[in-house]
Amino acid sequence: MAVTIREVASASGVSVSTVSRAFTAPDQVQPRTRQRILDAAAKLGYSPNPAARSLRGGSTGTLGMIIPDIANPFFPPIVKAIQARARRQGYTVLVADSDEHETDELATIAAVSKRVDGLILWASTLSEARLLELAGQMPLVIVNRHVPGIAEVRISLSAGITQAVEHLRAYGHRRCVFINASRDELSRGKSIHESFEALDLSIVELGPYEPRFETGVHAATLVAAHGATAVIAHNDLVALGVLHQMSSLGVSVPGDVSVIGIDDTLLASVSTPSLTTIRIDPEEIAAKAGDLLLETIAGRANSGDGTSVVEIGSRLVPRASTGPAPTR
Amino acid sequence: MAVTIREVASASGVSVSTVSRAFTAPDQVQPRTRQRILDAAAKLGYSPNPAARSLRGGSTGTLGMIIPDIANPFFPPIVKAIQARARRQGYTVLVADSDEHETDELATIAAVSKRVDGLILWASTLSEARLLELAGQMPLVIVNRHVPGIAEVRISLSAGITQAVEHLRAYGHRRCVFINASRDELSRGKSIHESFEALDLSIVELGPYEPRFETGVHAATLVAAHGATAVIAHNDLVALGVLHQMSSLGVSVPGDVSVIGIDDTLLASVSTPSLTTIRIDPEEIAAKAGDLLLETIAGRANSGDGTSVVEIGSRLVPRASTGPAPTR
DNA sequence: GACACGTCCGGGAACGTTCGCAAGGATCCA
DNA sequence: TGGATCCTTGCGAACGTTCCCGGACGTGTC
Repeated sequence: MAVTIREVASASGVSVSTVSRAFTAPDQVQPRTRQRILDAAAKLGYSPNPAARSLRGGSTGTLGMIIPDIANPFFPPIVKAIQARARRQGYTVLVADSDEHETDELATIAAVSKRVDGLILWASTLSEARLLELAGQMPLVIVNRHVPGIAEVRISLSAGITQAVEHLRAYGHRRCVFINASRDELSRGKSIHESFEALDLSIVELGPYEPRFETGVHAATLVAAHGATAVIAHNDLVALGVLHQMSSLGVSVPGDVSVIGIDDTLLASVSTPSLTTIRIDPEEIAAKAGDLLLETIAGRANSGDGTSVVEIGSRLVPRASTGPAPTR
Repeated sequence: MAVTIREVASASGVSVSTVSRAFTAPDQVQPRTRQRILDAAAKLGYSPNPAARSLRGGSTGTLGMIIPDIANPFFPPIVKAIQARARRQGYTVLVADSDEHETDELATIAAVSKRVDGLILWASTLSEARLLELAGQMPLVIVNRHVPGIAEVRISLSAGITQAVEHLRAYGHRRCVFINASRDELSRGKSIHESFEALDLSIVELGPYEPRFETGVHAATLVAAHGATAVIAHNDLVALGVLHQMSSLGVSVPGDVSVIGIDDTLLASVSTPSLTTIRIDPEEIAAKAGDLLLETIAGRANSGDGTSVVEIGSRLVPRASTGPAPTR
């Protein structure tokens, strides 16, 4: 059905080897013959069969990426950036989401891993032992997990959080609520407490809850009771819940209460008021995670030690949801 | 490096054929031997090589999906639903976005098409001729395009729009603005005009603009000038732009102006006020497009005529951005 | 003019799997 | 008991490509 290398070979009067070379090692074939081959291939509509190629060559030309939830607006821009980047390098990207469910994740990895040359695994629920096993089988980059010996991309919120706390302090806020909605314990809370201590502000942590809009709605009702004038939410979605509830309660944002999100998703830029948030650049994640994976794949051929850790920074994006603390 | 079928064969004392059958046609091998094979496979950690499988068998076990923009919040839930559905059928899904750019789209299709058994193509910029050519080469389902002879999923907004218009009318609105922000001419405008005429309401169409937040911001300033008390926006994002600007202008929503979006993305449910919008169910799209593609793939084996068109409905989801028209 | 060397090309094995074909044994019915 | 049939299994070709190896030819050097 599909046109094969053999037909191109006979159409251009050369052997299959030469056609293969014309595509994979163009400098090893005489320009004239190469042109003839390329012409014939174009006319016949030939393009190499990736299955055959990867069977013979052992590499698939695809990168895998497993993320917790593709419907979470934080991830699509990252996926998009990684795809664009990978395509420029001749790779395609296979993304799958694990729903943060362990057995699902295992099944997903099994389905994906055989089809890719390497895998970016985001905040896996897998045990350290399993991750190490997996890393032994294929090039692996983990994001937001730390396992000695596995290449890692770490998202550091500390810079953004420091900026956020300074921002609030400059506006005269003295007491703050942090809405914790993450499952793991290390989490975003640690940097926050440190920053607050460093700047001698007072912080109340609520939660942990689920990272949902309703969490923000609920937590918003508790802010006044704690005498706080500012809120830092676990992410933009939760922050929007806060905004929503403040509006219902007739509390002005930022007049009475300032609100800060985390992630700088689309949500932050289109909310009313627009949301001050801590930005994590999706392009940077894509670049660093993608490059790291590519390096790991390449290094695999040589020796493959020297596990590397790269860090992604963050910064505050001030918008309209923060302002001077109310003078009482 | 990886464990092959041959090793499983020798480990369990049978031929490779039998191992192959134990996986692909379990009822053709005696239960006892099958169990022995499965045990050996599990112990060795064997799983079939998809590349070899698809080279020999001609099918890849993956479905392709090309969408305009994965960062558009409309798409991720659809992708998620299709992935979940496909996985249940033993398929993996390869998604790529085309950025609505024709040459990119062509390159993307070329990269994807060889790796999949079939393709769902969303609102392609390709010419009808090219689409037909593509459909001749592989199972194809197009969404929001109509080409005779190609299986098609059509999203119909008419039901939702009718409900929206009735909703506005019941609230006493008499004059409306429609913000057109689509590139193609057929677009969402047609159903809107029809519905308004049918209910004898008056409509002003603005645009066409780009489907962006700023479009809503800009268009919002024109609403009052047209004496309208309600706005229907091209999608939720544009509607949020309207909401944002109304708030800046001190115009109350829904007190002074009612706003309706389209798509029912995450944005609609988390905005303040929450957005009345016309919902298109991502699960339904996934189910119908997925099934249609699977049918097309299967039908391909038999005869493959009888091009089918399936329609996706829509419905109004009333939230807090619509209310009674102001009595002046 | 012989030899070494480099460039360009063809032959053929190999990648891991599926599947058509056929052989062997068991079962069944007459 | 003999033959027909079914179940179970093995053999080997084939899928389309890459890549090692070697051959042919041309160029340069002493």
